[in-house]
Amino acid sequence: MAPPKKGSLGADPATMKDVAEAAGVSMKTVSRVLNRERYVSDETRQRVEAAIAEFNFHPSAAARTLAGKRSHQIALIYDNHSPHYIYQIQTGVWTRCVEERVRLLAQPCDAASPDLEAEVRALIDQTRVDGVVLSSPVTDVAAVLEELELRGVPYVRISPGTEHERSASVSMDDAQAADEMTMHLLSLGHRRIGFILGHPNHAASDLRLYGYRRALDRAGLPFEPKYVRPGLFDFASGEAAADALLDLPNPPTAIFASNDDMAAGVMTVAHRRGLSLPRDLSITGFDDTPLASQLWPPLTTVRQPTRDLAYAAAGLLFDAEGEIIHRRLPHELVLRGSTAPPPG
Amino acid sequence: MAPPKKGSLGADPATMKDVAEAAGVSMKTVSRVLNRERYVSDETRQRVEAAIAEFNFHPSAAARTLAGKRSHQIALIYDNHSPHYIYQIQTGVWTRCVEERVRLLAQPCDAASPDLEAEVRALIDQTRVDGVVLSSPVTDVAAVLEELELRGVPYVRISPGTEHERSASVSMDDAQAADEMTMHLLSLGHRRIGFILGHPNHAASDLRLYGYRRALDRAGLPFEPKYVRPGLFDFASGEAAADALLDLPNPPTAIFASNDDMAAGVMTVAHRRGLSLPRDLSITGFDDTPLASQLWPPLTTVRQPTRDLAYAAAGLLFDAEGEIIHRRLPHELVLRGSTAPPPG
DNA sequence: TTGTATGCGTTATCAC
DNA sequence: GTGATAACGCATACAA
Repeated sequence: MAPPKKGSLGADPATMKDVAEAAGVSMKTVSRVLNRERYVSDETRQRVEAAIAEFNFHPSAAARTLAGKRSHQIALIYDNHSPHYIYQIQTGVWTRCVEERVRLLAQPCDAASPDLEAEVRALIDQTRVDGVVLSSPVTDVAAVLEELELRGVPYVRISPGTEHERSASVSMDDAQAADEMTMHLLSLGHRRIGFILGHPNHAASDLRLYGYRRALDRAGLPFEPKYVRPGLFDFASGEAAADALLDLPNPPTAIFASNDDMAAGVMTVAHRRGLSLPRDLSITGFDDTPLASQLWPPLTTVRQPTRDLAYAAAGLLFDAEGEIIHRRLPHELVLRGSTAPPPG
Repeated sequence: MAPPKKGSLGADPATMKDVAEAAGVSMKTVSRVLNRERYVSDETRQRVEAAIAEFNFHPSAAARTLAGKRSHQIALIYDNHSPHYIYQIQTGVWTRCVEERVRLLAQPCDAASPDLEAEVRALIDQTRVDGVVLSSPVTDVAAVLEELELRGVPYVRISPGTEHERSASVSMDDAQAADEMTMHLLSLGHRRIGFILGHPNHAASDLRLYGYRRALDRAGLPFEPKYVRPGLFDFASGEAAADALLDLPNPPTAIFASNDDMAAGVMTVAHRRGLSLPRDLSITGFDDTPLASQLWPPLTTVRQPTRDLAYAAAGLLFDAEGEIIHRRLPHELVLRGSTAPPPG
């Protein structure tokens, strides 16, 4: 019985050698076609491409990595917090990787772990990734940045909170977005605006608070710490903060939560207290979680360009050639039913 | 100037050869220690481990893949639908991979794409993954299963909807869960129970409907098609279905949505219509989205063991050695504030 | 329990 | 434009 044909049922996959022989060229030429190098005549290229298709040939990633300078892989390192955020980030980066014919290694981690630096190093040494995309809050772990620089691995940060000049990065203007949202509430007539902070280890949390204060300042209103409550970007902390704010002697007429999981918590507390929305209370957030934005009344939010940020970040890795470029992408205020002028 | 020390700043990573020389053994022995093979004396092992630590040595994945029979990588193939579902699945599989010291290649895809089979084949040929975990609905794409079998790649399916005997799999009992939930509503006294179907390309959708019908049958109640509405597992389809159900001449006193994004849509419609929950309407779902479950009133849901399923699936890949094993994991009914006896 | 020789399937280097 | 040959860093098979 003849051995099974290469590349067909039950056989080992075809190798470059098979393709080269079939096309009547050397392996190097096949390699050239595969890697889209110059100096291949059109006619040769077509013969090779036909042979590749015929054998259904897919080059071994391992062999390419071992022999070459590139691994055709990049890694996305992220901490586990909001599934939606991660989903957007993964999707954005992945989309760009497909365009670039590069594989994506998803690397969840704990940004607070003391071993993180070692994990990153193991990742680099084992896989020889061509680059790394860091998402917040891993963007601000100095030991990780150091390790990447030491090993000479190009990296891009998404929404870094510190040392902005240290690497290429993409971001949105959190302060400006919070400023605009606060302005929106002010323009409706609100004068007591509650603010719920984001998770303390996310740089965006500070920026959003800053934007809130800046808008108040510009409007000539005093900043009152009692209207600012801590939060953790989750539903429960939104509930707790809302209860605290609404229990104040002179409660706010609007609450601005730093993300919309927390804003959903605020809405829930409002329902529980029998408040009519948005007549009795205006609520706004940032859209980490599309579901929350759809609730009744639809939440007024800052639409974050998370997916686009991730796509752009991967793009910088491929295009920027080590140049330190910063890209800022636009956000969008989505004004919906959850805000209205203050009562009375 | 002396060349930088191997394994230190700015240098190439150390190789097995460096480690072997430092430990005074052959490369083969280092390899044995790395792969936890037997027949290494304790003393030798310790010397080697010390050298590995000293050089901070991490073996090249590419070289291991090329030389060996294993790639120490598995792939997770999933279609992009619910971020939460994907998150749970990824986390579960990833946790098991870490235990097994294996890398995870996350492979999003479009289950409806005609090229899917080719993508899977390219993945296999290029990466030589040691195994594949399929999550619904890719579990039911026959061409993909065929390709995996042809190439001899072990695979495990999470919640497959078809050909259950074809491969190892893990699942929960969707029909039983829906049955129990329907029973809960029946036991509260409901006799007109609306049902919102899941996405038609998910096998669980049929099973949940089946469970609903089975419970009605057992209770001696007729199945009335007008109380069953289509859905797509998202908020908007839940809203639409709720509106249709509540517009019926004899509207249901309870609505059972096939997931809780849709249940959140139902809640929103109820609020919009001025219904008091759960007095005027009882609502239940399946917890695809933790946020929805937290809404006020807290949603009564089936807690799905998604993460555990994923963990178990990866486990089968590593432990089952090709045996076709089916594992069924328990669900849990979480009874909360969104249900009550029917009005009147 | 340990070591030696060979090859995995590509890319890099240099020659033509 | 194209080809020959030597790496790449490890696991395998077999020998000791």
